[in-house]
Amino acid sequence: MSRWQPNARERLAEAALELYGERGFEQTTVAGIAGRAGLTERTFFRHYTDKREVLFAGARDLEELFVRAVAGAPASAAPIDALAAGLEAVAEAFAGRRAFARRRQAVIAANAELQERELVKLASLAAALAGALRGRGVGEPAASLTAEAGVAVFKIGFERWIGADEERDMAPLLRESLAELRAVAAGG
Amino acid sequence: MSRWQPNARERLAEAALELYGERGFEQTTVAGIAGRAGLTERTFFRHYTDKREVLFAGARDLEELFVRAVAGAPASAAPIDALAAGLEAVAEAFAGRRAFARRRQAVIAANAELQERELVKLASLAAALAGALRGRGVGEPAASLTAEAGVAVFKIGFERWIGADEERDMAPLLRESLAELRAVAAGG
DNA sequence: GTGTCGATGTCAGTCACTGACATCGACAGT
DNA sequence: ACTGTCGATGTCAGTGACTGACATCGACAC
Repeated sequence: MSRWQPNARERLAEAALELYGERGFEQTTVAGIAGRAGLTERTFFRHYTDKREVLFAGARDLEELFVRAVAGAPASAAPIDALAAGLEAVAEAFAGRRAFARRRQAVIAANAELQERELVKLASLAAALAGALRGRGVGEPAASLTAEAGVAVFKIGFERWIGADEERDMAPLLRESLAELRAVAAGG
Repeated sequence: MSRWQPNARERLAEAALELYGERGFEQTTVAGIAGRAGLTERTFFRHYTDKREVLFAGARDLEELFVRAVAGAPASAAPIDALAAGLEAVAEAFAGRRAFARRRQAVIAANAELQERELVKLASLAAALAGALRGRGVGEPAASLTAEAGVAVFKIGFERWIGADEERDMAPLLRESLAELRAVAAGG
């Protein structure tokens, strides 16, 4: 039998989300998070580089998934269609996680430092998408513009999904947002 | 005669820029900045909310200037032309400050935390510009898209200005960047 | 001459984050 | 079974960003 309870990392993330939600981000101490997870403060910092990052660990997975789907789209697909493929993959990954996403987004919305970190993650996502598009042979500035647009579509679709009825899936919301972008770009 | 030397705020900003440049942002302590300015750490935090903000105090002025110029453009001007008026005002405000801007940008480029803060300031600028455009009667999402585009143009033009010969003025560089954006948007 | 005010100083405290070193089950090799 | 390594965690002692409470003392108004 193991010396430690398993899933320390996940326990820390859950404890952090709970406490940030109950008391707010600033009123929560890292020692408090670690305590609730049955660990010490030092161990928290072995799993997460700082107090904010515990909410953004999933961003790396999302980025990889999104990028892989864009890169793996048929070679014949136009940039915007490769982007659409990425958005489909993202929607799939969020299936069944709306309650969690809502809790997390409410916490972020309540604190400026967390919003700051979210901007960084979105910028990182845009850069990664632009790289994937360039890897498909898309030139600049089209790659970067498409990537930025993709992030914008994701943001808007995500917000709508968070606010939607329990029944709405994310995929159609992302498709609608992408369609709106196309309309605007076409001079709507 | 006054009890204190004047311009405490400016002395702190200059001392911070010097030290961030000499030793790097992380290797610099707030006590060190305050000491070089002939003040105490506590006084630093009365003038700037945190160690990063001392480099971004000018961002508020820039935002106000930009917004005022956009809002004050002729009512007949199209959104993109109001934006162009704002860019002209910005270029004027930077005249003669390239050496300072270079020093500052080099410091920011060397540290991730400072880049994070810069993203926040640019997001704030975009939001303010979108508000100014809506005040001109521009609807959504055109206002937000125009504002985001304006920030992008500013960023690119600013980078080119930083890297340009001493003789290049900022205004023509911003005009060129805006022209490129128009070309891309037109389907170039 | 007196009183208020504002910018600064002083001091004590909290907490995010780090480095160095100790602990002890798991597991591999023998 | 015996032993040595390893990896996740704990322990402890810092450093430094940031805050609250209170003191100081020129300037300025009355």
